[in-house]
Order: sequence, then C-alpha cells, then structure tokens
Amino acid sequence: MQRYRDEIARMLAEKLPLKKEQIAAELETPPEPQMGDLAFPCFKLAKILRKPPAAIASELAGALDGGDYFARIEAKGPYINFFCNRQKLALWTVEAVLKEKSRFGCQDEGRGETVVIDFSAPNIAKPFGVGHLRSTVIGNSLYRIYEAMGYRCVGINHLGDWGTQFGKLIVAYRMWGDEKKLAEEPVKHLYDLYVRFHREAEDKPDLEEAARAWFKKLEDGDGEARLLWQKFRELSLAEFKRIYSILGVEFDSYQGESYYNDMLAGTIRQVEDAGLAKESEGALVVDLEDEGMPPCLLRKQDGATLYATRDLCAAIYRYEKYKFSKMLYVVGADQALHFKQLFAVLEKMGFPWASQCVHVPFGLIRFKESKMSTRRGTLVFLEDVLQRAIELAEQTIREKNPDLKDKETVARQVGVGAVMFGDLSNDRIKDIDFEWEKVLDFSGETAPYIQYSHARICSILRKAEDWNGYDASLLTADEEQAVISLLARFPETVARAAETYKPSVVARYLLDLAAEFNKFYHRCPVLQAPEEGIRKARLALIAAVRQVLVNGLLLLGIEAPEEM
RNA sequence: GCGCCUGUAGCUCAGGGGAUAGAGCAUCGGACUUCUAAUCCGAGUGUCGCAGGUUCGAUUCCUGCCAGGCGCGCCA
Repeated sequence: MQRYRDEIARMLAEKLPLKKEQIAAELETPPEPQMGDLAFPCFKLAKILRKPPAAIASELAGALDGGDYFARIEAKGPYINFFCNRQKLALWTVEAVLKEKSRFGCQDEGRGETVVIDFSAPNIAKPFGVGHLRSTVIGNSLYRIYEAMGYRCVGINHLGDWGTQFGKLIVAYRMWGDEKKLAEEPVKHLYDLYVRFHREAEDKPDLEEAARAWFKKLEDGDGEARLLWQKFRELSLAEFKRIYSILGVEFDSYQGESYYNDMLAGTIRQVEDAGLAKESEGALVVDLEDEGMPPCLLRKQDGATLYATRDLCAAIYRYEKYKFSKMLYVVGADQALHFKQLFAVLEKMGFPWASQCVHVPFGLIRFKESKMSTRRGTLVFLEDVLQRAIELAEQTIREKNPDLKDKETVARQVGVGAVMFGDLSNDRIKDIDFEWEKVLDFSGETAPYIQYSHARICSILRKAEDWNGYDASLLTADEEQAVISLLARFPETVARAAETYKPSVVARYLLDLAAEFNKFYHRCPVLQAPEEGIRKARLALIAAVRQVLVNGLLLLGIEAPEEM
C-alpha cells in the first residue's frame, strides 16, 4: 500500500503548497471499505486556502487523475477518498508476495547497522517461571522483526548468574543441601532451598548477614564459594536451554552478569575519573539529583558490587564490541527507574551512544491473589504451562483429526504457539492476569486460529492442480479485495512493529488477516470456483495469504504446521 | 509523600488527532452429503474513570482529580 501513498502524495504535492511527506503523513484508512482504500482529510487546508474543507475536497477530487493506480477519486464531505484500481492492486500485491516469498515484508532500513537485544535473562538457580516468558518471547520477536527490517541483530541473554542471591543459595545449600537431589532435579532443589532460606530468614536475620558475607567471599574468589556457584550455574543453564529449545529461541551470547566481574573495577575507575563517583553512607554512588532521580549505587559498604555496576559495565563493553546503533533492554516495567538511572550515568560519562539505549518495558504477570513471588514459592512453572497446552492440543487433534501423522510435533507447535501468542497479542505494557482457562483456550483470537487458517490453505493447495498462468487481476470481488488490501499492508505493519517495539502490532495484523481469509473461505469456493480463471487466481491469492501468515508467525517466533 | 504505568461492552482486550468507537470470550439462535466446524453467519449492551484545556475536530495530546499496579541506597 506504500506505493499508493507515495502516488497520492506525488499527485497532491503538485496541486498544494505541501510537501510530499506532510501529505503522506495525513493519509488515513477510511472506516468502511465502501469509502475507498485511502483518504485525505482537507480540514487543515481550509485554513490555508480559506475555503470550506468540503469544497476543497470536491475541487481536488475533480482535478486528480487516478492513472493506473486509482479507479476512482471522490470527495465525500471533507475527505478525498481514493479507490484503488482493483485489478492493479490485486496483480501487484499477489505477485509481490509470491515473488518475494519469505522476504515479503522485509525492508532494508537497517542495512549495515546492528541492534543489540538484551532479553530473557533468567536468574540462575531460580526456576523458569511464566514471568520470564514475557521477556523471552517479546525479545525473540523483536529480534526477528529487526532482522526483517534489515538490521544485524545480536541477542544477548544477560543471565542473572551473579549477585547476592548466590550468597543466599550457598548458605542454604551448606545448611540443608542434598547432593543427590541436586543432581536429579537441580533447579527444583535450588528453588526449594531458596524458598526455605527466605522463610527461615524471617525470624533469623543473621541468615541475611551470612548470605551477604558469602557473596562477598564469592566476589573475592573464595574456592568453596566459587565451586558451588559454578555447579549451580551449569545445572541451571542446562535446564534453561532445554526450555529455549521448546520455544525455538536462540541467543548469540550467554554472557551474563558474572562475565563482567574482572572489568568492574575498571568501570568504577572510569566513573571516578569522570568525576561522577561520590561516597555516601559508606557506599559509592553517582548522584542524579539534578536529573530528579535517586542516586545510582555502584558499590556497597562491604565493597561488593551491584546490579547497576554490572549493567553499566556490560553496556560499555557491548558498545565497544558491537558498535550498535540501538540497544534494546527487554525487561519488566518494574525496573524502569533502574534503566533511567543507568542511561543517565552513561550520558554523564559522555558516551554519545547513551541515547541509543532503550528500555523496552512490559507489564507484570499477576495472579488473582497476589504478585507472583519466587521467594514465597508461588511461582507457576513455565514448563507446566507448556506441557498442559501441548497435552490439550494433542487431545484436540485426536478428536478433530485422528488420522494426522506426527501428532506430537503438531501438538507442540500448536500448544507452544498458543502460549507464546497469548503473551504477544496484547500491548506489552499491560499487566496480564494469569488464568489457566485463557491460556488453554484455542478459539478466537489465538495462535491456533491463525495456524488453522494456514493449515486450511495448505490443504486446498495440496488438492489443487497446477495454477500456472494465473491472472490475479481477476480478483476484484469484495471478499478478495478485503484480503488483498491487508496483504498489501503487511510491510508497513512490520515497520510499525519495529518502530514501536511492539510485536503485538504483527500479532493483531495476523488476526485480521486470518479473519478476513476465513470470511473469504466461507463465501468463495476456490477449487470449485465458477470458472478456471477465477480458480487459478484464487489459488494464487490463498498461496499469498499462506505466505504472509507464515512470515508473520515467524516474526513472532511461532511455527505454522501444514496440517492440524 | 514523590515518580512511572494503566483505566474503552458483563469479562479479556483492539483502536497510527479525524467520518456512525470495534474484536474475542461468555449468552442466545443459525450453517458441516460441499476446499479441515480449532471455522463462519445473525442477535444486544458503552457517561471511552471524572473535570477542565489545546484544536475546525480528542477515546487518542496537555493539566488536575479519582481508582488500581509498580518503583523510590546498599536485591535483581
């Protein structure tokens, strides 16, 4: 649809004292298809031209020649409505999709540039809960969306493999740990220890003290601390990788917090050299009062470092290594202040790239009773959620398509897709209330709905004979045009998702496309089309829909089975 | 107390400053000898939290208030 916008901008720019960009920015989509494909509102011109908007609209509409692009250009009240030439729109769109295939929707905006995406970052020694799913699937999707925009992407899993929680774990493990349990179910056992630590620490405050001391020992390279830490880390990471493979998520780097240990002293020195460090109550801080923020703590009284120190160090290291033009932190909205502080410190240190760092926040997952808490042990395990979704998908397949081969694979694709889509389909900033019945609902606005539409198309295409020599310009019926118009809008949808860092833009688009396809499917026979030309053209159309559904799902990290 | 975010149908949510505010779920009623009924068609509800402001025009932008969530030095 972009070429149509450009064409309108070109035509109007000749008649108006406006730049093409200004005109293009004003263009909108009419609320009803009968009102055309694109519209230009004339309200603002009224002031410039000192004439009523409706008069301007009808004058301009009469003076414009639609050429190949537009069949009609009509004024309706204060709007100029543009009706695309249906034959040409169908022809250009369907051909573009079928020619570009998996590249349709891709753009070259980011050629030669790198985007670093920091996402997932689970804490070692804590189970992978549904809370971590959000960062993982949103980050994974942004990775794919930015790749489609032509950027080179670097996905970094900034593992929470350092910090005071290891002091707690070491204390707990030394008191109540069990080597056999650790070997059998490492994350489960570590989780139990973590929960028990917090329960007991409620009336034994010296436990917290011991934990801080053990973390300090760890930072100072104590042998026993180091050995336990390494064991916890390895075992946990192995489990995380298993979950990532179920989700189909990959990273270019697993350099977590611990990776920066040896560089932290240097980072602190850099901050000191910049004249930003300040002693406060025994700790080292960067004062941010002039920014209206609380100070950023870089070193505790006992000399141990903090999260902010390691994030600061990591940011500098990553810029040196990747020379990114953008770095995205896909981290919960509850850490917004932390990132504002981090970016402010980078700015004060004089790094010009500080403004290229972006916190991409998302809302929390909540439960009816309270916020999910690792410490209290009220975590819902992601693996349980995935498992139940897969089981339900398998059961549904047995009911609806008992002859399907490789049911396990399809059940996994559908079940996992449903869970991922649930996290991606709404604006990421909103909190999500976790409800089993919603997660396990495969009807309506869900991934299975989109996947099902895709599978239906595949089914028709399998039964179709050769449709070479199709003529897409025959696709002028309302139902066909509604689908085509959406196909034409896919590239700009991807661009908008990238701009706003919102995979939900793509997810919503796919729901619209699937819905429009289903309407078409129920009203227009493909294989039994009234004549051969129409049949071939409709086959080409649904092949194009199939392609865009696959491309879009891929941007969300969701697979599209050919049968289900 | 201060800061950030959210507030749209019974529920969950879409809505790129514009033309009569839309989906899904749930409820009720239809459509499978016809390309997979995980689908489609039909039926109904809205002080777009409240009050001002900017604008030709505000659900959308600004301010204040109310409600909920989150955050505010040695956790991450």
